[in-house]
Amino acid sequence: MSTDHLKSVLKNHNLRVTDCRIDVMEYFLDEKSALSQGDLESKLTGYDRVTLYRTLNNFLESGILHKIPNESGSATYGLCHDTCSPEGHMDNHMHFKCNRCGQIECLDKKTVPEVSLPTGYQVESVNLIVDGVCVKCA
Amino acid sequence: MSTDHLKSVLKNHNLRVTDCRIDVMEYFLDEKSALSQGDLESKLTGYDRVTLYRTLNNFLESGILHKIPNESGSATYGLCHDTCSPEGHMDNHMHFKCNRCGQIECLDKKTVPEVSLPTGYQVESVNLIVDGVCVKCA
DNA sequence: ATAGTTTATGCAACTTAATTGCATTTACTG
DNA sequence: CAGTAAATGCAATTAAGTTGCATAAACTAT
Ligand SMILES: [Mn+2]
Ligand SMILES: [Mn+2]
Ligand SMILES: [Zn+2]
Ligand SMILES: [Zn+2]
Repeated sequence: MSTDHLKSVLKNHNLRVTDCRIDVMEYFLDEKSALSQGDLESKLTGYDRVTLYRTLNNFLESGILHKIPNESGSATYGLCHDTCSPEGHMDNHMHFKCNRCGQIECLDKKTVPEVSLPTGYQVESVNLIVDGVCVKCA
Repeated sequence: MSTDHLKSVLKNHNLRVTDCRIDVMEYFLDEKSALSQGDLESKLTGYDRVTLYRTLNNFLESGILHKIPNESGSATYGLCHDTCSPEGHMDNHMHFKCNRCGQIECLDKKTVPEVSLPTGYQVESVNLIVDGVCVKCA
């Protein structure tokens, strides 16, 4: 993934091109797993915590990242598909959390099943998280 | 739900009967929705927040409550079925989060579907959270 | 019922994540 | 290259989560 491509992704989402945003995007592309703010702070030590925090929020609002629900305290984020935008997220895939290594990954190939709810409930989005042991830790 | 019954629930889970634990259980039974530690602190003002914190943890380990994954910072908890124990949780139902009122509720009647993962993944548990608009807010 | 033992509670203190304001620097527009 | 809008760094604040320890309460066994 070239830097020029990353720049065009940012521009397509109406975000200015900055070093921090490029580095954060590259980090997400390099890693297979979802990342938390703490992960960014450990890896990208050249940036202030608040800058990383705001980068995550900007990416979230722009549709570059999606937030993954979990049971632990800190939020984790995964890369969105190209089809995501501020208007809504289109990537309805499952997520997997390994109970050994703790990593959370996007199962892009696994779409979440349709759900039907009792009368009166309006469904807007569905999140499905599988816990278990990942391939590497098995 | 009588207080005597609540006491027997505590004893069945090898927990001592205390005012705080009774009050917390009653609160969960009165509310239809899942609750966070902040909810307990607002409602049960007579107890220290550390005591409420430890009560939630004890109930979690004992199988009286289960933790519900979410995207916000603070954890939320729901009442377990009688079949849950420290050895494992047996209530594999969906959860619903209303984007209007923010409440999270257990859909006890809706069991999560079976999922099949790529080769090498070991599935231990599945969480399914539906976001949308609840009956009251529709 | 009571003494002895175990557990729960309250309080203080600490860690960490999340969040905001503001001055300064940087990126974009023309 | 100048002007404008946005991003960054730093300081400071809020809130959740967590632990240690002394005291109070719950249980157990006389
Ligand atoms: Mn994902
Ligand atoms: Mn539930
Ligand atoms: Zn693993
Ligand atoms: Zn609602």
